[in-house]
Amino acid sequence: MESFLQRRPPSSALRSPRRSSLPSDMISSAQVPSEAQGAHRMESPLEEEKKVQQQKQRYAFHTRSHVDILDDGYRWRKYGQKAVKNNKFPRSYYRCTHQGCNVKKQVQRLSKDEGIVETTYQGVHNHTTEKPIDSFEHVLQMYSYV
DNA sequence: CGCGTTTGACCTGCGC
DNA sequence: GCGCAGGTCAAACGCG
Repeated sequence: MESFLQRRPPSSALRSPRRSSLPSDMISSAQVPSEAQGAHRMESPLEEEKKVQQQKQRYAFHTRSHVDILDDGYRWRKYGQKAVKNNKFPRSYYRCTHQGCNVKKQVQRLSKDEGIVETTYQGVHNHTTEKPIDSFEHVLQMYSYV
């Protein structure tokens, strides 16, 4: 699709503040050394370990529904969408909007079965579900842990 | 006015 | 060593 300049102008200077217009307040923190680390974020070994553990806790759920937005009781904020080569349908990336809750969710529709949606949960919630879900279990076809 | 969604760009890891 | 695929972030816009 010609999604070019559909919403935003093709101005090259429009975007790319990622590294160019880095907030001075952030740099003034002297937290970022002049190292050529590039955009690579330095994370403490502890954080890394935590991340690995979180990644280990990956649960894939196969839900049968035509809507990707399955309200499981948590608030999900979509932070990206990318198309996979194996599947003709794009994959959606969601993140739990909570303080300390770094749970991620990936939703992808199977090209083979449009009615089947594969939801992959990464990590565990720091809080309990505040909303009862009965229809959610209903749509649950099968589950598998990775 | 706040938040969620949308889209493009950019980075990282792995394969060849 | 380079390329590809996948994953993430960040600004802008739209809607409630």
